[in-house]
Amino acid sequence: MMSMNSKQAFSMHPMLHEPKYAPLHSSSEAIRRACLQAPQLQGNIFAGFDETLLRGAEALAAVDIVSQKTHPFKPDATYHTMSSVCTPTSSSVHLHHPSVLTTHHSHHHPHSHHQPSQGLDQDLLDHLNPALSLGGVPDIGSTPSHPHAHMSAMNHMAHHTQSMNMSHNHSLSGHPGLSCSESETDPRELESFAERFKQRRIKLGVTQADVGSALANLKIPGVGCLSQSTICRFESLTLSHNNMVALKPILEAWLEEAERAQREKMTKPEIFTSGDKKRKRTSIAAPEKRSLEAYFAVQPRPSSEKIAAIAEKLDLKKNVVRVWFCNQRQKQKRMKFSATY
DNA sequence: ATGCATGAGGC
DNA sequence: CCTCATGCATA
Repeated sequence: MMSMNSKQAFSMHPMLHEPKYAPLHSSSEAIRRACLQAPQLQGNIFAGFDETLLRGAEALAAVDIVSQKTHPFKPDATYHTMSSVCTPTSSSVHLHHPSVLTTHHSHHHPHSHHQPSQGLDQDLLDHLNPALSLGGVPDIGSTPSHPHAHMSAMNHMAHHTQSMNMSHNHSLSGHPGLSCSESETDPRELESFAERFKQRRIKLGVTQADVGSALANLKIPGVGCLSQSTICRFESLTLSHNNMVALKPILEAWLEEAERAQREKMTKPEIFTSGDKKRKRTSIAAPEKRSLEAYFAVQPRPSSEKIAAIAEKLDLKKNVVRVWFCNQRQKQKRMKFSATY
């Protein structure tokens, strides 16, 4: 019943996780993150200011557009334009559970920030209150009573990054001093691979969902299928750097296998031509979202108490707010605009 | 394509 | 309670 998940971490480097600002981090990701956010700033700001900043946050919330620009993660959709790629689960073949290929390297623990001023909430909360009137938060019945077990096989793909990549290596980075693993984790290489991957996938006439479920057929130890979401995110580079690095060899393996299979098909032309309860997604209304963004700009890691206060003011469930902040933080760490280069 | 959610694993 | 990798549901 319970998934005894063994989502182990197959870390590529012994310690690729960066304690954010700790002196330990030597990973590129750490650097990337460091660039993205100005951590200590938050603390200081918090400690010192009050009215001023609050007004600022409020203003941001009010303006909305501005706050959105704060972190331009996604250029925002152009969805339907590529319907071919987004085919709705054409292959409903969900072989098995979401296996994991976690790149979970033991990591850092970030919560060492302080959340000084509490008074600020009050102000912000009060000011943002009006947003509530629009209250679009109808059903937040997100009670996680959901049987969704992730079982993952343990495997150490960690080293694939090096070992199995040798075969089809791609040291295009021409960098003299760049070792294999380095070129492998090079954001530019990941980006170009993602692009090539997408093109070749489309050429094969396969959807993202197809790729996801087909991965299970590769029989790679510990690798099961993946969702359309994940494939999509890989192609659009909206995954964490580590996640990208971990998935690359797998998708690369699939791609080669798929192309090989197709070639085979070509060669022999004649032969047979042949192959509960639903989770409800909570929707946070625009006004509330703007308020949340304003808070986030000031304090990305609100304490439990603050979350509760915010939740109350916005008339949202506390858990919804908490998860929102978690997701927001994750967004900040994604690849796309992370300038490691 | 992306928003909100789950769950393992780490402190 | 957080981070991370992922996924379902949905625009």
